[in-house]
Amino acid sequence: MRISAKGRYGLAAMVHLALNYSGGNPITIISISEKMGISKIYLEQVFALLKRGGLVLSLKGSQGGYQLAREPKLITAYHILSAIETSMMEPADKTVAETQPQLEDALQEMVFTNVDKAIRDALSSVTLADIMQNIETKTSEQLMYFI
Amino acid sequence: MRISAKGRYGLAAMVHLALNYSGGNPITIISISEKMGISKIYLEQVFALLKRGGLVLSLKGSQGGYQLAREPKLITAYHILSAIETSMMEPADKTVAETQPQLEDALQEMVFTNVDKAIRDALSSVTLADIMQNIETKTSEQLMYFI
DNA sequence: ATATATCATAGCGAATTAATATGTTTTGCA
DNA sequence: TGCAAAACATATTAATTCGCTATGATATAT
Repeated sequence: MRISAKGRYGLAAMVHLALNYSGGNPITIISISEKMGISKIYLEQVFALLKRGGLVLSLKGSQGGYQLAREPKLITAYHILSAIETSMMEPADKTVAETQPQLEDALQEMVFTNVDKAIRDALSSVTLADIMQNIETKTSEQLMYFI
Repeated sequence: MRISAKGRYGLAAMVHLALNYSGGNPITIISISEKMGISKIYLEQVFALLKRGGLVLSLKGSQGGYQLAREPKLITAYHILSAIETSMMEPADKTVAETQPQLEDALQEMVFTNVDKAIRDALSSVTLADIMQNIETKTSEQLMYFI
């Protein structure tokens, strides 16, 4: 699957929020954009999608920012990417050979819906909590290296 | 995963060749393009990719055409789509947050490589023989309906 | 009030994709 | 032997998507 820049930024940004989830106070877009080294204006668009998808809460105005809408273990990579990506799954109405509905249906059943399900399952099995844990493991390994 | 028009045409065209595999004689692009109701010129480009991928044999000149390079049960949807699609899998070098290599690595490990493997497995599990069988089942069911 | 933030929408340039166009070779066959 | 039918090759155009920028409006803590 081709994951767009928006999708990758969204995943990374959500991990940032997750790492601050226990803190309770909102995180600003600009702080995340600086940490990630990408444009603030572009990240705003990503967060608009995340909000529309119900994955983050926002507080406007001074001292405002974003936080996760629920705990990290209840947010999967599938939730995030399907809120952001326009065409993660194959549109069911795409036609291959209109004149041969049987061939059309066979490909739909055996290829397109199967691969979509595989993607959905793979992405649904990874939560923000899992990713956080992976990062924490790496970090502690890195500390060990210095000792 | 987004499957391109070329990819869908390629799958359908390969099924056509598979349905004629036992016949032994080559099938022309124009006959397939007419059956599928799409441009002959466009299909030619698809077949160029299929040939480059070693999936079909070609015979030039009058009475020429294409045939499968091996039996239908040895050709999978993965073979076909990876011969055609330019970016089916996520390029490993795409950067998310250069400044945070641990986050970068965690996403790569837990999301990108996982979903790529899921796609590869799903597509590899479907052969042209499987698709043919599905179509034949549909056809016989349709016949039953008329009796 | 004002600074700081989210929020909304429009626009643009580059890249990709879908499809045409125009030929050139190769080969069976009348 | 020449003609028709096919693959093969490459260039071009049109449409769409993508990555990103620009501009401004709205809300809110201090």
